[in-house]
Amino acid sequence: MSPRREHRLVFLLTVAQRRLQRWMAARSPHTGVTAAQSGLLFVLGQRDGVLMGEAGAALDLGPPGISGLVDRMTAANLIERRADPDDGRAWRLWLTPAGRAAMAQSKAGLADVNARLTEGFTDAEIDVVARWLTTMQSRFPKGEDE
Amino acid sequence: MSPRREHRLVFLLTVAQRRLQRWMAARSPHTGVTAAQSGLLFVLGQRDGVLMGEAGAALDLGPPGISGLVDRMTAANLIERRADPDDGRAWRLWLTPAGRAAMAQSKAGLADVNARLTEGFTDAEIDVVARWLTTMQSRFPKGEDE
DNA sequence: CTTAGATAGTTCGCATGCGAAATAAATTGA
DNA sequence: TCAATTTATTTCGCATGCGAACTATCTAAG
Repeated sequence: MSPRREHRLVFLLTVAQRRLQRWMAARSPHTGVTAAQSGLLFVLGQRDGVLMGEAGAALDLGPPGISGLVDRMTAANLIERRADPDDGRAWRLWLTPAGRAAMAQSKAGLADVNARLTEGFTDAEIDVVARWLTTMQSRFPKGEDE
Repeated sequence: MSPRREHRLVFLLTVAQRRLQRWMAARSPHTGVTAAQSGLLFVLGQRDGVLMGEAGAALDLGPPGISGLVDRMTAANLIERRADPDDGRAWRLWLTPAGRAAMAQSKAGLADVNARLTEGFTDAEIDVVARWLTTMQSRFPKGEDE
């Protein structure tokens, strides 16, 4: 229970995420699809035509976060913004054919990442990790807090 | 062992890190010290006068990463760059008095974060998490790899 | 001694994503 | 109906950090 070890947890978490992100970006130099982008592709793969805000919520991104992500992916011709017919403020996001193809590739890439993420750990251990990561969302909430 | 769960690990890791970073930044609005900055403060607290490259290695940052971090922290008057007397290419980093104070505050902040990071988990569970995070560094290496 | 390489940092352009403020459209209330 | 508020998204300035290319210095080899 040395405090040293917990300090290290903060650091380890940061580094692990950075490594993963770099890795995923490096694995798709052709398509140029990054980790964040494949997240949105994934969301659209399951719910094509979601509102930007819904996509943001699914990815835990605030308005500026999605807005920028959508900008870049639109520029890359992976997705399309189409006005919501019922709400003049809102936009719905749709996969382009290229986006649909990129999504399929992304899924394949994720399979490899998945293997690396769990290799050498038992299901029970992975459950602990998943629980720890999940719990962090309530421990470090977005809004205000004591 | 549903693939769904592992997909979620990637996402959970990303979100957890983002939440933690946001949280730490929000907790020091006064000093403006961020998570990354407190990392460097910490390194200098233990080894004042390190080379930039050494600091980068300690924080798992590449040359551009430290260079920028040092720029911002120098501008914030937290650290100083001083030429290495023996090597005209190299710079050594030193805490300013303000930096030393900020480091002390950072440590206090980390105590709170530590508590939140481990609350509700046994030592054995935290060990699993730490091992998983550590292992990721070899699973997703920086350089080239198959 | 001089040149070829290695090494330490910097710079550039980029992706990511935040907080705060702005814009615009929808909704609610008097 | 029409102002006040809420909601969806954008924009701005910022911090973080990468890869690639550059600069400057140091080291090694002939």
